[in-house]
Amino acid sequence: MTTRRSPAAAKELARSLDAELFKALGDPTRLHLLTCLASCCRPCAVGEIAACCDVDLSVVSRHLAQLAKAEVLEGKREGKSVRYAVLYGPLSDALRRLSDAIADCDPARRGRSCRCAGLCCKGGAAKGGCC
Amino acid sequence: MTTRRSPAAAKELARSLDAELFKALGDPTRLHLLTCLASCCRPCAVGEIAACCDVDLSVVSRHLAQLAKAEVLEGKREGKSVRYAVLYGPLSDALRRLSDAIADCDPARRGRSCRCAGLCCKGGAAKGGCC
DNA sequence: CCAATACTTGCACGATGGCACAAATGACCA
DNA sequence: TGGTCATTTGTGCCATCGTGCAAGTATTGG
Repeated sequence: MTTRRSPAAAKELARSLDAELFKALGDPTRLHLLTCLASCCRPCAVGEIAACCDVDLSVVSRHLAQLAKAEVLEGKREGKSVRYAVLYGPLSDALRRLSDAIADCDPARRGRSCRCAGLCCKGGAAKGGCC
Repeated sequence: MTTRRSPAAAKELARSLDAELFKALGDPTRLHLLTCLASCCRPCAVGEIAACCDVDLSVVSRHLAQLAKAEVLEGKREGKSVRYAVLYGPLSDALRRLSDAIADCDPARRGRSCRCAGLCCKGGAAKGGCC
């Protein structure tokens, strides 16, 4: 069915946009921890990861927990230590889906599904029309 | 040159990780504004966009400016009004690059460039070795 | 020039976030 | 069972953020 309303693309975009994920990635220290861990080819203990930045170990622990909660990392206890690993696959896939969802919303790319060129937009973004 | 150290993938990842972008996307209200605008097939004025959420117009104005600063949106004055549009291409591309960079860091996928399996990692993530 | 419309900026306030330090917990070993 | 190592959790401090309201600025039309 070829409707003029906002297509599935917009809904898929809304689904893909996870504020918690972005919030987790929105801190320089956390990004640094993530790159540290990603440049490593194995899961690392909290203490090891903490050694790559200046903040307190307790802070690193909290940052890692937050990244794990956002499903960027995965933590697993191994004896006395807890090893964190990057969830490469899920993270990469989530971002890929988001990238695709944004591209799919681009009128320039999905011209066939929306040619309104603003003509169908009578009430602005709020009214729930195509626009 | 086949080195055992952290390959270009990690550096590319660090380059792709932009805290400002994530910070801009890390707020539910801003995400809502973004999806509102994305479900529209044309640039929208601030007032129009503001109609799709409950916060004050001034707040929306600030949010849109922040998204524009993060290069998620682009604002252009047209007469009395300012129209904001999603920068679909750049945003999609940035996320795509990031997705790829993460996938490239995955030891499981780039097995050829890093088979250390932890054996080369003597000092943890901090020492700047492969790990 | 003045008024109206559309938006931005200044300001104050409460909420949240990042941080260090200290104390508590969990796991292992003698 | 104590003691030690590794990590988490409690607490307080300061900075930043999101918000509403009020005032300011930009653009257009009379």
